[in-house]
Amino acid sequence: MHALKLSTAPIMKKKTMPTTTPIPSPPLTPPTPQLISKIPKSLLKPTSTPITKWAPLNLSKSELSLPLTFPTGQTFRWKQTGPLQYTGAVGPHLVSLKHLTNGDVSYCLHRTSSPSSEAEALVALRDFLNVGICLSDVWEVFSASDSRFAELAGHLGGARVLRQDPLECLMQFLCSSNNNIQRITKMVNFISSLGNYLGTIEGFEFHEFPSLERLSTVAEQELREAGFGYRAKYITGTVKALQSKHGGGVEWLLSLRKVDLDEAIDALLTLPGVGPKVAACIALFSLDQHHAIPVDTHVWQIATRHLLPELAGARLTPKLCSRVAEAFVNKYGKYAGWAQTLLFIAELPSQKAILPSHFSNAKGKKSVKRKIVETNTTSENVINDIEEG
DNA sequence: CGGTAACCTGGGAT
DNA sequence: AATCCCAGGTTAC
Repeated sequence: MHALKLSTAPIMKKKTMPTTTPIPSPPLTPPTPQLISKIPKSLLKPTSTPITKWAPLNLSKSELSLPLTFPTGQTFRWKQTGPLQYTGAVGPHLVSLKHLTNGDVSYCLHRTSSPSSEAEALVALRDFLNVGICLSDVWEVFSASDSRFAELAGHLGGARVLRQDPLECLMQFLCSSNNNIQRITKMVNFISSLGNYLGTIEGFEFHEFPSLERLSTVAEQELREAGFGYRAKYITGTVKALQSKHGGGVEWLLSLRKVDLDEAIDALLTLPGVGPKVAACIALFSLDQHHAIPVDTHVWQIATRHLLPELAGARLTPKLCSRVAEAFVNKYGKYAGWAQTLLFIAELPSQKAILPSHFSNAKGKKSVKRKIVETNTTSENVINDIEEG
């Protein structure tokens, strides 16, 4: 127990190497004829230099922090392709984003075919980045009513909520249930590989997200063989359910951007594999439902520590789940989901390592599972109250 | 209706 | 080495 393991602090994910196996190992087919095979690679100039035409996006780091937005669980399709650089697909467009030294974000469109498509790619990109919503405005409201949020915001500026394609978002979060990041990424990569190939950056292959029709050609068995486990039937079942919608499944999903949150959630819950948590993720990350609150174990921890302390020690049941969501909305208002996003990020091990220690709030993982036992003679009453409530 | 037990898989802890 | 546990849950009793 006291064997000094000073590994206490930050790094929890070792290696991280094999997460996606970037290059699917070029099988046979040497790309270059034997003639030039003797020439040292260093002398081979690529005939077409990779497009590196970067342009500003007019977004500062406080409005969009790439490291706090892309690798923090909203999407599993964007890859880190440089120190402060991430690459992914926006519709049919392959895009890289990076921070300049002053923090501003610049973008690069790969493989742009025509100037007109370049213009529409930029429109699509700005839409995807949700630039219509000013993060600092939204956070100002949160900070006014929550000093702890204000301090976290000072350290984690630019943690933005994306506006993803609903189908893409839905499929990703179907993969996420009771699963870990590494395997979710692997599964999402598999689905993505069914879409049109867009290019390879830093060893990562990128594809347009497959259409509903393309998805419908994949059998449950194939997905199981690809390691989806029981989520394989969620995918095929949801695809089938979407295809049965009059007017098209994609349109049906998009229509949920115009209805109330409750209606959107209820609609999503009819899809196999979509429960309250996944529905909230889809609603928040792709359907403009800014006060959707995905309640997972992390958010539950946050809520019981800072929002609903009277529930500490209780188990996360569906009813308490909606109570947590309610509490978030009561405290943070119509953009509560955006607040939840920052608070969630602050719980990630990678961020806790960076934040001042007083945010870690003692209690490592040891005592988490113990219900309030000792010290307090009335703790049992508290529990009873909760269960009756 | 609320509480519980399976459900696929792989990596890390015991 | 064998087993248990857990990972941003959902479904079926």
